[in-house]
Amino acid sequence: MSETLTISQMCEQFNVTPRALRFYEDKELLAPARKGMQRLYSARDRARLTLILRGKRFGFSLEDIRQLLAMYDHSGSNEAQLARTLDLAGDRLAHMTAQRDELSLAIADLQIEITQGAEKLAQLRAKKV
Amino acid sequence: MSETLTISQMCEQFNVTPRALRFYEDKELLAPARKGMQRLYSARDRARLTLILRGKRFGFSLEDIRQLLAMYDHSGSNEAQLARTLDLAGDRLAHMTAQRDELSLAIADLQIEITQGAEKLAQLRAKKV
DNA sequence: CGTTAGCTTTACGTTAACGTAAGGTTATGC
DNA sequence: GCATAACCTTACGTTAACGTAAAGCTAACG
Repeated sequence: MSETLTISQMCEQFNVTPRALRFYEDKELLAPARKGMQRLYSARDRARLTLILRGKRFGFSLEDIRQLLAMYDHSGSNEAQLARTLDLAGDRLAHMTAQRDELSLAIADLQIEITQGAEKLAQLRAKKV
Repeated sequence: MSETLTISQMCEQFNVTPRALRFYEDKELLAPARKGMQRLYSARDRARLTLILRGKRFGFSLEDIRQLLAMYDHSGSNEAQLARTLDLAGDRLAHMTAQRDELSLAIADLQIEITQGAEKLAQLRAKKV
């Protein structure tokens, strides 16, 4: 249940590089135990990494994620902290939504351009015959 | 009609910095005329900048845009070049669409998280009373 | 004639998230 | 007793698209 994993086992399970895990540690997102020099990742570390990777999928920066994790740590049932986390998440959601809308516009524009280009190409080819 | 603009006039019209314009020149996306040392931007330069900025909105890199512009230059009515341009544009469209889909997924996920967080917060506040 | 405005060039700095290389230690297998 | 695997640390390199500072030219104004 709470076996500890080596760094390469972690990499395999989460599909990340050792460099990334050490980097996250350097940035204080992870803090695995040590056995001598060797890093040992507990279930808690795995849970944190899951959150880290999820945050990345959401487009959070590592610094954002660090702050969120720190808040999690101190807000098991802390109302203010949870509220702050929700606040940040709301901001992020708004940002992502705006980004998607912009992207949708750009996609529509590009589709129009492509259509026009295709027409022009068809004309060129028609004249050729 | 074909007045030429100074760099600061360009900046005002297109809402970019002088540094950006010089950068684009350095990267061979623009090649304004000179009067002494001073850059003078023609209607053609303006047209190119319009294309550059549009490309950026589409998520093209400057190098991509440079290539596209170069093709435009040599493909007034060149079928092969136009076909190649359309090809690149198609790739880009696919990429952008995939990006938007991913973003949509992330947005949906984040909305769920926020909803759950809000519920938890509500519970905390209820217990407080 | 001095100074301000507007332009110029050169060149180092910035940001994020690692990649990659160099060089060193420890545990294991044969 | 040595080679190999797996781990470690330190530290410089990478990419894109400019930002920013330093230092100098030149035309016009008062």
